[in-house]
Order: sequence, then structure tokens, then C-alpha cells
Amino acid sequence: MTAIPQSINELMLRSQNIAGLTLGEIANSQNIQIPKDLKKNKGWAGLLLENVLGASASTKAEPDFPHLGVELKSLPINRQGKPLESTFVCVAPLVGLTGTTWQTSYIKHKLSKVLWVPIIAEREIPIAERIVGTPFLWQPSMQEDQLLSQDWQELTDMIVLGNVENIQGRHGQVLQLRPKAANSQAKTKAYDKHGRPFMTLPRGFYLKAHFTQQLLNQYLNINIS
DNA sequence: AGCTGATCATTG
DNA sequence: CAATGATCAGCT
Repeated sequence: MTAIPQSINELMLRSQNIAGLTLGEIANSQNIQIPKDLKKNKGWAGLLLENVLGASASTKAEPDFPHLGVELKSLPINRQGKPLESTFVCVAPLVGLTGTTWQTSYIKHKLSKVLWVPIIAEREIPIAERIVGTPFLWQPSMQEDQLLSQDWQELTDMIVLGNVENIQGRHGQVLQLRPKAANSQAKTKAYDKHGRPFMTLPRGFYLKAHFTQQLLNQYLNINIS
């Protein structure tokens, strides 16, 4: 386990130092076992990055680097640089939303400063041979914040009005609400249309792949110009 | 081929 | 059960 970075610069230097390395090389340097596949180790790459970059305990409900206000996100991409998956952000609150606005929401705070670490992770590539791309620090632009805000408001309105079970992945332009649970039998409290509590599948906020692709493209453009 | 709903491990 | 880390896999 690497020590906690003391500054953004130190964190960025570290992340730049693992660019180009394979997950196998990083795992070996940390004495971490490499799984054959991620079917039963879905968060493995993310935990590996936390370890090598010196993030604090991943079990807490706070940023990976609390003192820096930075959230760490791995981003699986193909060889062409396109995201392979949507990006999970956080569990979506289904109760206690009275008075919450986008500005005061947990998700806005969580997305305020993100260190993205792309990993070329096509399924055909063995885990150990997957290569870390160029990490980049992102803070939402006004336009991006506006897009996120709109989607968040639409989804939150539906939750508050008791329509959580009518929300599908296709809702939202850049942010979506999808199941986030051990399985489809998991339950958490929500309110129905009549304001009565009932149990439903836990949901999470995810960034759509199209959105994270725009972030990657921005970064590439900065490099070229 | 991309997307959406389902799922896996671990910790407190 | 909730929150951390996400990817799997079937369907369109």
C-alpha cells in the first residue's frame, strides 16, 4: 500500500508514473494477486489503483483522497479509446430528499473533482496484460454541470413523486439511474405515489458512456493543441 | 454493437 | 442493509 499523497501534484505524478504499465506489473509491485477474470472480482482494478496511488480506505462514504477532495475512477476503454461501460457514481437516495437540490446533493459533491484512470480493458485481453492509459483530472465545466443537474432533477423528481419503479436506464442524457444491488431480490425503502413507504430495488447513479467519452475527447484535444 | 437490468466481493 | 469497488450478460 502506497502512502497517502500530500498534494494534487504528488497524486498526479504518481498517476502519470503508472501510465503505460500493465495491471500485472502494478499488481506485482503491490504484491497483489491477479484474478483470471473479473467475474467474481468486478472491483479489482479499481481497488488496485486505490492501492498503488495511496487512496484511503475505500469503505468510507467520502472521497478517495479526502484531504485533496479528489475522487478516483477507473475507466475501462477499448483500444480506440471508447468507454466500454457506464461509470457507477454512487447509490441514489430514495428517501430523505426533502429540501435537497443539485447544489447540495451528494452526487454533485462526489463529481466535483475526479481523477480518471483509463484502462484498456477489452474482455479478450487477459487481466494482467491490460494497460493503464493516461490519467487526467476532471472538474465539470458549467455546461457539464448543467447537463448533470438537469438529469439529476428529472430523476429525483420521479423518485420524490413515488415513480422510482418507472425509471429506466434510458432516462437522462448523461446521468442514469440503474439497479445497484447484490441481486434483484435486494430491497431498500422508498415512497410510493401516496407517500407510503415500500421496499424496492436499490438504485445507483451512473454516468453514461457517451458522457465519459466526451471527457476523454476533451483531454485528447488538450494534448493535441 | 450498445445498452439496460442483474450481479459479484467485501466491509461495517 | 448500505456503501465501497464495478463488470456481466442477455436483449434489442
